Amino acid sequence: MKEIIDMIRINRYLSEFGLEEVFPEPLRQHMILYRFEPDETLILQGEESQILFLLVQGKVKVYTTSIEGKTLLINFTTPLGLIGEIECLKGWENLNTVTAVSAVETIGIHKRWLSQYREEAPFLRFLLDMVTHKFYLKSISLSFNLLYPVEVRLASYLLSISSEDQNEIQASVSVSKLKDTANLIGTSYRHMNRVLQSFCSAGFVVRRSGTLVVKDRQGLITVAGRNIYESAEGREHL
Amino acid sequence: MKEIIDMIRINRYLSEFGLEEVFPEPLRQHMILYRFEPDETLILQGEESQILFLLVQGKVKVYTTSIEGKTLLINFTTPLGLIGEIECLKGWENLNTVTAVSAVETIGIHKRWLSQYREEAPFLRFLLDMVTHKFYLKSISLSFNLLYPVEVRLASYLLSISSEDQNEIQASVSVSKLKDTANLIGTSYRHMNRVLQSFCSAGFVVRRSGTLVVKDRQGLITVAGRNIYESAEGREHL
DNA sequence: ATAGATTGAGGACATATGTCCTTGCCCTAA
DNA sequence: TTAGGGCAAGGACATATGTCCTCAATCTAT
Repeated sequence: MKEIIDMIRINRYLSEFGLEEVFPEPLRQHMILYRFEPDETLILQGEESQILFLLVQGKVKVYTTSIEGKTLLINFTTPLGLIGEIECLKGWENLNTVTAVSAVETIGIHKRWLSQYREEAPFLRFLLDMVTHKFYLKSISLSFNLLYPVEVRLASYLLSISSEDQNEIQASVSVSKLKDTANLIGTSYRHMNRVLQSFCSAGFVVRRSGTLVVKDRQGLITVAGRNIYESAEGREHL
Repeated sequence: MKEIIDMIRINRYLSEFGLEEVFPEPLRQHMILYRFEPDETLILQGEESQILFLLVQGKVKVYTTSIEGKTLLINFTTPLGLIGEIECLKGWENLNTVTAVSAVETIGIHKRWLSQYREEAPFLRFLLDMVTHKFYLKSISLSFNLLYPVEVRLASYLLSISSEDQNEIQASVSVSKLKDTANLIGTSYRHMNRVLQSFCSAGFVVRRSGTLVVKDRQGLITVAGRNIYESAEGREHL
């Protein structure tokens, strides 16, 4: 990564993409042009980005890696693209790694200069907040569904809906809601039943008269690995 | 769906969720409280929504249905949640259907009242635009990956990267990029090869010296059904 | 040119998941 | 009480997909 101090180039890029009106003068003062060579990393999964990148030249590859080392290619982004904005706006850790495929140039804006917008246009700000939040959750959902088998997704889901009820009253799910569960984790009811059966044999859950009761959270955690649904939000109880 | 004209209730909801500051007075004038009974539809897949809903009471179910009739439950949303904002802001057709699970109350804002924000805070507006766009594409990607087998996804992908080259120069993909392709559609290279082999036998594509050439777009269309990647954007050529 | 190294295609097998159907249970209506 | 009707659970089988391995082609260094 190389920083390039060249306001002229930045302004040229901005006009190339018709963004002159988008960035007010005070914000432009803080823009920095970055150059990345092929294979260089712009954003690293698991870290917290400080800089929001506007891709103006070249092509980057966005992918995520599971704990087990499996990778999932999310997409290729080309100009005009925004990179790392979701995590940056939220201050949450990066879900994906982004590396340059070709030589790449981006305009970077440090997140500290974004915060001033917290006050301005509260309604737009609210929309942006909600949408980035949903985006983050959907990203997790996408990778999770594609990278893990039903067994893991189901264990993880059961954990997420039983977490609130502590040791005392173990969480239970009624049958009609089990059908929704199957649908939510993207599998057939039949197959979910099969997996549920194995959970029963293992003593993780008990099935009785149309209800499912979680008995052994620890056991489920073993199956789910550390891939718990990050947040119950957007994944509400059925 | 029942419209309730009750500014007091609306204001009470807004204060319940700490949104007094978020909605300026002129916008509040246009807010309408809606009530939905269980199983009523708030948003219908394929249509174009005119109203953005703020879920303030009850629970809704968000799901998508494929052309073949398979459904995929996206999530359950509870207050405070935003519904239909992505499509509404973009003016694009709804990707999902939203129905009430319990009795539901929402605050609705017609999209025409949002347009005035086009001028205000251009930078925030730009961010919101980019993020909603990415969200829309990711939603498609999620449903598509979960609802269709590799055969369909691959056919669809090959179509999306060969569409520009018309009859003349048929699109071709080099091998290194084929590996990325497998990764992008979320399968193993081995399995993609298997499917590719069947495409070869069918005469849809030809493989020679490490490249793949699309020969019969129409044939691929048959396999892909009408499930073409909506837009090449965000799904750039490998 | 030749040996070793690298890489892509594909075979063989295991596993994950879907579809269809059967069985038995519970509920309701006469 | 009894005959259906509906529905949940699970068996049997088919299909989709993943993993591991082998073989051959290509490349590279000497």
